Amino acid sequence: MSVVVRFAPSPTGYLHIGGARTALFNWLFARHHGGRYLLRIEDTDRQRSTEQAIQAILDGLDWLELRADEPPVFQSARLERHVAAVQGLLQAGRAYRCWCTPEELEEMRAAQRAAGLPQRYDGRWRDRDPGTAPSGQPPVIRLKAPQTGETVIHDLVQGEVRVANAQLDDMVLLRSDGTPTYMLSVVVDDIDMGITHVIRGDDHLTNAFRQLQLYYALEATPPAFAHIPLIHGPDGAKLSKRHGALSVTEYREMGFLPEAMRNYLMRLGWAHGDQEIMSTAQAVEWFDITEVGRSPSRFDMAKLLSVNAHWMRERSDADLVELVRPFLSRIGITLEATGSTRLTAGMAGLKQRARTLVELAQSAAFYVRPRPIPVDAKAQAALTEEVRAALREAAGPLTRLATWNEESIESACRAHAGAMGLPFSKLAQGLRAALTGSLVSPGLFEIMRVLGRAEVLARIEDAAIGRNPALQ
RNA sequence: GCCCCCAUCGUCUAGAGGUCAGGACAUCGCCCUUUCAAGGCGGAAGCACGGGUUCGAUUCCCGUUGGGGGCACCA
Repeated sequence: MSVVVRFAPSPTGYLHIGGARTALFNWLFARHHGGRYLLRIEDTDRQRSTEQAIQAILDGLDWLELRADEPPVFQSARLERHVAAVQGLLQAGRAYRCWCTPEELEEMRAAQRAAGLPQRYDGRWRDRDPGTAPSGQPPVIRLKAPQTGETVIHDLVQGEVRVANAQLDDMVLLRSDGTPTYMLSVVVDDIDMGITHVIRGDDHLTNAFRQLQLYYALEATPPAFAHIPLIHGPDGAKLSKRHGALSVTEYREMGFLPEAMRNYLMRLGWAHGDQEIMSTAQAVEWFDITEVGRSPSRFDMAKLLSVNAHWMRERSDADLVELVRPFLSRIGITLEATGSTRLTAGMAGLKQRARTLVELAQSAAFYVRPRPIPVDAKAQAALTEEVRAALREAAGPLTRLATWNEESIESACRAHAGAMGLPFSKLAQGLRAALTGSLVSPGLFEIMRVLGRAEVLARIEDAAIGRNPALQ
């Protein structure tokens, strides 16, 4: 039997980290088994579902490169099918009409609460004569669920989980307004889509019991279930807005790479021995849903940053130049031909110093900014009169260099420091300040090679005569 | 309240009835060094608690505690 899985978000908000990992596990599972990975938008709650949310989810999946193998199924479009399934259950005697009003149900629950009993529908219309129904009031339709025995799930992650049927009540399948409930829709859709494995957050674990009963009532073969633990915030509480950015597209804006995001997410709850860094291809090869752990994990930004730093270094220099472009333009820098060339040449030194594309853009800016470049306070402070004097005198030896490479530049600079009676480190920091406007940068001689002699001499002169504007 | 799930360094995790309980991130120190990184080397840091089972449990069982999830005419 070939594997068919689905990711089924409800479009009531953006795609968050937890949903993204659920999608990733579904995707990995499908790829590993050579199966299909589908997307179903559970938009039956028209009140809360929005077009923007659908788009946000699609964008998020797109960015993470977890696109579905087929066009998405919209649950709202399948309403007739859902209603028909309920009618079938009614005719088969596996469902019944219930005329309880919301007030009546609330009363019942209040009484149960007061008596310390579990709050469940007591099945009062289960065997009652429909002839006694109040007129002019539309009923809901409930599943005639088994009242004895137990329902057992053989979950791929949670193992065997069982619950007494007495704990479960007769759930509503069709509301009094004639619309199907989530429980019903999910099951009917999963059956119709031929879903073989339902992989989702373990907040659905207790739902699975009721859904299983529905599969039996519909005489359908239930899928295998795999309920994966949720992701919590750093404080151990459920992930929420106060934990900061949650939408996956916000991580894109923070300069994370999709392969890094996938790598980080797949390691939450799943491990392949000691392997921390895994390419997506390796993960596809190794992924095994039954190896997923059962305990929840916390989201850790520091680890994400570290994983991202790794995958940035794996990217080619040319790739990174394109990736950083929008982040540069965000800080007001447009990348022209000269800038591109410099960035490509200097990327090797830049990329091992940045953990995100945002950081990369910040550290790359000096290569691209037009003269005179801004100089921050600390760099200003390094440009003492003594250092400036040495910078003024540096033009000569640098101009006389026959070849402009890191080796020749280095020996010229060291010789110059000696000639000026200045510790090399002081001259180096002065040059760094003059060339980058900062005291933190890639290697000095790499910078000089990349900038080229003319630009280097010009920037040195700017600094020597104090032409650079202060930064901020 | 009822039902279900979970529990190894701060975090993500590996692990097996007998291991010096391993790795990664973070953290601390040293090396490298023109700054910052990267890299290398090293340190500190963990089996929640109480009972069993067993020659021996962190590992298996039960309980406690703590966390999480679910108990709708939401999804």
